[in-house]
Amino acid sequence: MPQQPRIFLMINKAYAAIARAADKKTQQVAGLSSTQLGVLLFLSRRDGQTATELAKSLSVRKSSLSGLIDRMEERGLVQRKKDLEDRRVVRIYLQAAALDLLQRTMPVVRHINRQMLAPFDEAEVAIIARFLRHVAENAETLIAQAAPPKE
Amino acid sequence: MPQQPRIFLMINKAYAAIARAADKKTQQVAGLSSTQLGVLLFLSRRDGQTATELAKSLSVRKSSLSGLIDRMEERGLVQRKKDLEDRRVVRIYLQAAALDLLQRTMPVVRHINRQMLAPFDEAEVAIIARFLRHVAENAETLIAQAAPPKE
DNA sequence: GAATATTAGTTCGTATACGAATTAAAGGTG
DNA sequence: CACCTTTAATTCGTATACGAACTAATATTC
Repeated sequence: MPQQPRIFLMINKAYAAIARAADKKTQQVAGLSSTQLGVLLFLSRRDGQTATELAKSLSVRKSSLSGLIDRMEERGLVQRKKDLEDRRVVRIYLQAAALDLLQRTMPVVRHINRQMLAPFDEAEVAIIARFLRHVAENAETLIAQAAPPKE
Repeated sequence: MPQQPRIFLMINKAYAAIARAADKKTQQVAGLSSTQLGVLLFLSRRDGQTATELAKSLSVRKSSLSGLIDRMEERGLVQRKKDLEDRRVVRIYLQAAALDLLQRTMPVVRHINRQMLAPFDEAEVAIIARFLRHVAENAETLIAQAAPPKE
């Protein structure tokens, strides 16, 4: 991929930088991985989400979420409860310990999100957002269909 | 992170989508993870890079690269050789089996990179690239310094 | 309403990833 | 040239991540 912008690589680099820095920060501030903080943030918007919903929000497979919730449950951050109406469904609820962490970390999260876009004006942010959505929504199709173009 | 664009989340979603789709594709086409393909692509531009150089290119820590190269060496895709001038340094070289895979996968990689940016014109691509570079270069500083803004 | 299919979650084996600690080899510095 | 620091890579323990296989419960279909 020599000549054109190697966009995959650029996304990878940006993601790696942000994920590592965020993990270090959440580890220091709250003793959490950034994914664990993500769980708390999503639950703070709507408590008692199902595993399927949470996995989708976090862009993670359900099989990955299982262990994540296990560890968070051990630490008393969240709690699983069986849904009463559909007994297959497990709902996940915030615990007291998590509320404290959320109080402490949410301002940091907001600040970082703001700073990340600080050098860009409104029109530019719109383009960036459109690009990220395009990739998120179409990556699967684009890549699955890809075959050596000519020949 | 409710009101403003939750940029971290959007990058995360885009990255997850692209990484998963790419991994599936490289698995099918070449039996490789996308990171392993990355190793081959970087070596194809310059063979015999050191572990430190490769890790940096791939946005991965050296400790992560070790196992990666172990597995690729077992499969005969690459080979480690000690540098003669500085005996601490290990250089990594492509093997014959890798050349074949590269032939097969490089057109696919190019095609995907092109498609990912297809809906955007030149000016827009420039903004997107600037944003990704900004994040990659400044994530660490921005996040490390972040503290609850007021209060 | 019994047989079949679908859906929700978990478990399992493996591949990544990290940081911290370790080893080995260079590079200063006095 | 002995000591201290720096650099390159690996190893170790742990946390994620995945897909595939599994279990349990609900839906569908005939």
